[in-house]
Amino acid sequence: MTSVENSPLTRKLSAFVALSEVELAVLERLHQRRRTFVAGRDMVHQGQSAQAAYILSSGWVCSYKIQPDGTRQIVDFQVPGDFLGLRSILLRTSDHSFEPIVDIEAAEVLRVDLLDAFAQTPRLATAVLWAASRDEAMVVEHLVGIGRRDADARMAHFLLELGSRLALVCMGSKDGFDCPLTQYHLADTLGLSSVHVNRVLRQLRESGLVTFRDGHVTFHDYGRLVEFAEFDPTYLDQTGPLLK
Amino acid sequence: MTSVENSPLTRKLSAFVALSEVELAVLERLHQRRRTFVAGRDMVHQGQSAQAAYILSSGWVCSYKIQPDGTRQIVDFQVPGDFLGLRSILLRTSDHSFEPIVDIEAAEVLRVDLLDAFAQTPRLATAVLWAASRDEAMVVEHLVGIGRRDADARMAHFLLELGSRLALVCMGSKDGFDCPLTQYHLADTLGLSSVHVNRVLRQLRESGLVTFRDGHVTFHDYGRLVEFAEFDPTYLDQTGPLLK
DNA sequence: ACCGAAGACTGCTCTCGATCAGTCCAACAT
DNA sequence: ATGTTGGACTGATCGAGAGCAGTCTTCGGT
Repeated sequence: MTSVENSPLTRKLSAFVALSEVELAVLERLHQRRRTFVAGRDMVHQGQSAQAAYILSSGWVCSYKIQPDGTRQIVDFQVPGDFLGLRSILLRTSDHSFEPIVDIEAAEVLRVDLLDAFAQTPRLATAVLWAASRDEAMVVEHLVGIGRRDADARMAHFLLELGSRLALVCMGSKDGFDCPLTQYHLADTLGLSSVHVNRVLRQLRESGLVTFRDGHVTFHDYGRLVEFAEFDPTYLDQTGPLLK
Repeated sequence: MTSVENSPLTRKLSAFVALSEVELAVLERLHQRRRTFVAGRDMVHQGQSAQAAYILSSGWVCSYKIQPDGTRQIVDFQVPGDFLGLRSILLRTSDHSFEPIVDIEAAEVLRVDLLDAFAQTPRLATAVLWAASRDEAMVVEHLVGIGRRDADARMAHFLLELGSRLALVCMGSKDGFDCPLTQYHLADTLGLSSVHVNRVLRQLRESGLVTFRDGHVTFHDYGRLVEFAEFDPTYLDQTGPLLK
């Protein structure tokens, strides 16, 4: 009945626990303060103190750090259903920036709102902490990828991870998904130059594994791609690589 | 009066909040189940389901992931006062392994113990979540380091971060600290070969910045090293790079 | 007193991916 | 219709760091 039952966040948390009426209601209340942000303009800038977190309901966001020498490292992407800035509400200053990749809609969540919600429904608290743990596991996996995988496997692994995450909120499947990222985003994420990203994508395309083109990612041979990337989705704590 | 008042964890959390008598008592209770583990034998292995977390009271531990091809990426080190496996108690399986680097002492903390403690003292819960957020911020900074810094700056940055963390529990200063790591540990941490680690250490030593030798790290010129590594300790959320 | 193993260290070669210096194409503004 | 801008794409060159194949030293075991 409420719109929240079909919100991406609800869908995601349902992969972890079955939510009761009460919990859905509390979740509903967290979605009250709706905000929109335009593509390209930072929502939170590194160094400023973060007063709130957000629940992303539509669009994509990236979180990144800028180095003194100007290079940037994208740490993670947020897709619908993801929290954003959850960690930084506890630290005195935000250690990174958030930039919407397209125009987005998000619900603002103040620190007190969240703590209140947790006090009311411990199960919801556990579910949110599960999501946070999962996000951290993704950062760790990202670290491993940059440290120990070559450019091709890195790219393949990244696209598979994105696919699995999107499948959890019904925005992707084993066939592929819509993707608003540019090759520059991929470069800043994977620690490569944009030139090399281009070459890597060509290789993967020519091997018949995956195509990244015109805002869409197409998996041509999901099984072989998983094998090539040595993609083990255990860390995503989902039931399988892709749910359907 | 209690030993907990001088435990490394207490010292660390005190950098964030002043703890009351009650909170110290709860903290004391968390330290009940004392365990020891020998160097080199994994405490938790990736893939197994983690039932408990630990508070490290003495010795060093590393958490790492092994790739299918056998290479390993060390994600983080735990030094006295650090939690260990906090995140994985919520995920169904542990996504990484823990190996004591030397013989260690730790207190086992079951999931219920922790949730009980949180229910009793919300301020302690906040403090522990602060520590967890800080750990995550370190992983992020590590990611940035591997993705965007060259080998020399990476090494310098890593040693400075370790120094700051140890200073927080009074085990290091601007002059240096004792360090049981081998060059292989450094290699697996920084995504380098052990051969290259050796060369990088020589360079740093010959430039008069820092010496890593015989289980001890010596900062020769702290200021210049900070500048060289572009080390900005904001993410550690401490009052300064080193407290004294 | 000798052996074996770990860890630190070195020289040489070669590869992966960065950097430079562009082109091409589509969308949009004037 | 013509410039402008952003993103995709290419070839050539160069360098950081990997990989290999060792040596040297220290330390614990017998």
